Amino acid sequence: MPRQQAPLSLEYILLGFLEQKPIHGYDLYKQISGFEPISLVWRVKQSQLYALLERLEDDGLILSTVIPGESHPNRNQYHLTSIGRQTFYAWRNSPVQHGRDIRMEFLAKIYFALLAGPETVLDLIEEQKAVCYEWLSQFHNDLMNTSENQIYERIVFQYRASQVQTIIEWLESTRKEIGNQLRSVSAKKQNSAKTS
Amino acid sequence: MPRQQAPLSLEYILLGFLEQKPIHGYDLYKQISGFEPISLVWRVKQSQLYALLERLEDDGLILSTVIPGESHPNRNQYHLTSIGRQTFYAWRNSPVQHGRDIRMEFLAKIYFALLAGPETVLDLIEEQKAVCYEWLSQFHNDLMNTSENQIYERIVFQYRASQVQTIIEWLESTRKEIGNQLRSVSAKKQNSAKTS
DNA sequence: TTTATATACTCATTAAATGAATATACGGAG
DNA sequence: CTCCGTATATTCATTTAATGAGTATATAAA
Repeated sequence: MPRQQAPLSLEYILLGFLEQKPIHGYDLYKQISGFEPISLVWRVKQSQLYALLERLEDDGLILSTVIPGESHPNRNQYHLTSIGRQTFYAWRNSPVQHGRDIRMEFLAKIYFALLAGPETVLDLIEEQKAVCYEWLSQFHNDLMNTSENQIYERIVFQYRASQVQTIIEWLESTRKEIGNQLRSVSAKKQNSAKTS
Repeated sequence: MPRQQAPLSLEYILLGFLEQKPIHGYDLYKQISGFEPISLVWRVKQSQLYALLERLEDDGLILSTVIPGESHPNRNQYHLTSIGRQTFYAWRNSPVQHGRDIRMEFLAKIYFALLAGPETVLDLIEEQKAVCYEWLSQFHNDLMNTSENQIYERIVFQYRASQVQTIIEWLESTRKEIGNQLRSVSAKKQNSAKTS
């Protein structure tokens, strides 16, 4: 059998943009590869984007409507199905299960969680932190089961433990910053409510 | 044009094993996926391994000799060419240029550097640390050029800076441990030289 | 009028990854 | 002594993904 179908992950980013409003491939490409800061963590070629859209449609997560062009070529406008919407929310609200997926996939989740509001981000961060603590104790466990003379193994496990430890600290500091903003915004609201 | 040929990286691991002694695919697979701790950072399927060997041969880095089987099936024994050997040493002794390559590729380099001896590891670590400091100042720069209200950008850059910072600390602590071992070994040598 | 650029997508080609298949020898059970 | 599973050693067909280039129309500019 062939290269196994990777269990999606970055296609969800497309769902995330479609969740905001229906859009066609060309505009979606301009948005993603242009001004949107998601381009800090994910870059896609135009032809790849069209292929991904097709796959999402095959999976029933999005649907296309042809918009005939008068002053422009025909457009293939995509919008989420209700399954697509549920699938996206489930993805956005759940932590990643491997350290290697923090770099792109988790940062992408954060991107959309921020759009959804501070509470969504805070929930996501808490859940991810819990998973990270599991990783951390696993790596500490690995280290304990490694003898002094297994130099390479120790180096690898120390690397992993230190990276996860840092991710946890970063999550915590991000949580605090978001929390502070939340409080300062609500304080301002209170303030303007009083003075008005 | 097609998916571009990735500029090698983990194929070098195969070169590293061939550098130790000529070997055929089946034994190589058993070694890599079995007892060798390199399996902590890289796993390969048997069929993939054969494909990689073929590619390395096409690239002129290894050569195969058919060893006819009397008490076993025919073997395709591979050995390094002199270009292959040079290519491997150059790879092993040079740092990686992207943070995402620390996790597997740099750890693989460390594996072979350890086999070559403590001095090789120490050199590699120093070079990698220098590169990491460049990354770090780049990320700090990114952060400085990001305004307070670009929340997402700040989160991403803080993540990256913290990860690199931790890699530097891990490199430093690894360097110390290797250095200590070197000194304790040479101390023992001196000691046994005295007492003998 | 020609020419370049923006719009919007489609396609052919290639690389990589994988499970399964192939083929031979060997050791032990019945 | 034969049958059958396991170890040895490699090859193959299939699928998916990724990419540069190609197509086609409209609009703006020279």
